[in-house]
Amino acid sequence: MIDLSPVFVPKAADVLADTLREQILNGRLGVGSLLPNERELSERAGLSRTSVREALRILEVEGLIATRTGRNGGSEVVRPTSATLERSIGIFIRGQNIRNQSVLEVREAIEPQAARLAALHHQADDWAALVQAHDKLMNAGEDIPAFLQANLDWHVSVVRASHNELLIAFIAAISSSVYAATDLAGFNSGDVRHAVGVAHQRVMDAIEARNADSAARRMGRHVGAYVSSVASREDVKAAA
Amino acid sequence: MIDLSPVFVPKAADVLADTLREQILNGRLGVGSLLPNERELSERAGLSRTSVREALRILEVEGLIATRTGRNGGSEVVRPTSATLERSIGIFIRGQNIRNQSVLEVREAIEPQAARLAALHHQADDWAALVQAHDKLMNAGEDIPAFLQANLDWHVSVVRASHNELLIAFIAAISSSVYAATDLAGFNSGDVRHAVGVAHQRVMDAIEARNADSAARRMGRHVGAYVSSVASREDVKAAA
DNA sequence: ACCCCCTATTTGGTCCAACCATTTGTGTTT
DNA sequence: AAACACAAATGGTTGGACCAAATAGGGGGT
Repeated sequence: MIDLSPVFVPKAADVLADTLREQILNGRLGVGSLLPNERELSERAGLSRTSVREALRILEVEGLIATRTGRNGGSEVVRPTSATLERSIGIFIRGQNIRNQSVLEVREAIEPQAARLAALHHQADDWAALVQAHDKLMNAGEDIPAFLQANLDWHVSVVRASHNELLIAFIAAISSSVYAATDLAGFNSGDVRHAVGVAHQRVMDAIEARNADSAARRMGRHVGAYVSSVASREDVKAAA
Repeated sequence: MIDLSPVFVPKAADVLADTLREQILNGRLGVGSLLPNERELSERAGLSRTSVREALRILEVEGLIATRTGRNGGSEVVRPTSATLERSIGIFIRGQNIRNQSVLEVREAIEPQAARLAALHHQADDWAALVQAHDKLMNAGEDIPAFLQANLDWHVSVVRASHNELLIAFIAAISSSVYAATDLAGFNSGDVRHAVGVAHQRVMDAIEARNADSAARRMGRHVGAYVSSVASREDVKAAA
């Protein structure tokens, strides 16, 4: 008896997609270049146009190409955006029923490091965005949704200032989840909102002074405080 | 003149994919359920089978369904795996030419938090995996590739012990990048390898004692040391 | 010469109908 | 009872036709 592992039958579209993807990722097909049109690809690959289209659709979902109709249309190689990654992370979070607690734990990991890097790498425009978000938060008054939006913007601004694309994408992806799960009641108290403002100010001071360790520590305490306050309120709800 | 913003023309397959995706994610179509076969979907949606297949292919790429051929085949709703997320992150890293430095910065963010959570949440089997990876590392001797593999396994084991699926997926996704970019020469020295073993032991002690702060601090120092050693070697290379 | 509009052309989007490939149920033979 | 052969169900692939959108290029009006 010959040894035969189960035959792996790749689908035509997958093979073509793999080929094109590799050429895109290794730079053989640079960002901005146009793929041949579908009829030509079909001919060159020896596949039906249907299969070619399936391959292109795969690459489109992966965020590697963008397709336009019409004359001079076609499939253009694009740089994968964080939006694609965010979608993917969002699907993972929803599909795996990731607990909100876990998402917050990721924030606790990312944001202090982001603050550290922001202190080291922030530029003038990063700082301006940070100040603007901070002002909005301080001026939100009793408008809780505006306060929360400004809060979200501030945190995202800090991460942007880190100039680390991966951290930015991660935070962008999970912040929508965080926001959706935010319990507005936790911010009904003016004291709580004031404390947030003070904490932000302290982090910003450290970032402005380019004191990386201090920025990381202060952000760590700020996020940690938020997480434990959420946890304790969850406990109350669970007990009720 | 009436005001008409550019008409947005959704593609048929996208609409169907959106519909199905929403039903999957909100639990209306639970994991394990079988979608109607393509011909029936086609009939019920009022679309051609081609469009239906394109929609299914989208969901497949997103990791939401798995398709089998043959009698009793069809498209089954599956839980999105971290593998899908890893693919997506990998494409992002390669496509955006994310610098290795940035990836290491993410490690610096994730691993201390993972060590903290591991101290709090690890179970017997997590600990066993950790010990096993540690033993392999200590017994690697002069076999540098084996040492690096065991090192990778150890770090992944720590993150797994955190029981945070998002952290696990993130680390799994970036560790392949990290490994690919690891400069083997950095581990030629027996002293360096010995230091790694000692550092791991210290982290493990803290995890075993369920001392979260200590575990986080020790892991932070360990990863930080690695990152700065890589950075200094990069500097040497750049200067040469 | 310039501008505007129409039209032809190019390109992706959709549909249809048929057939192929794979898997599995089922009945028949041994 | 086991092995085999056939039938049925399902996704995979194809070719061809036509629709829809975008635009280049030409023709007429000013």
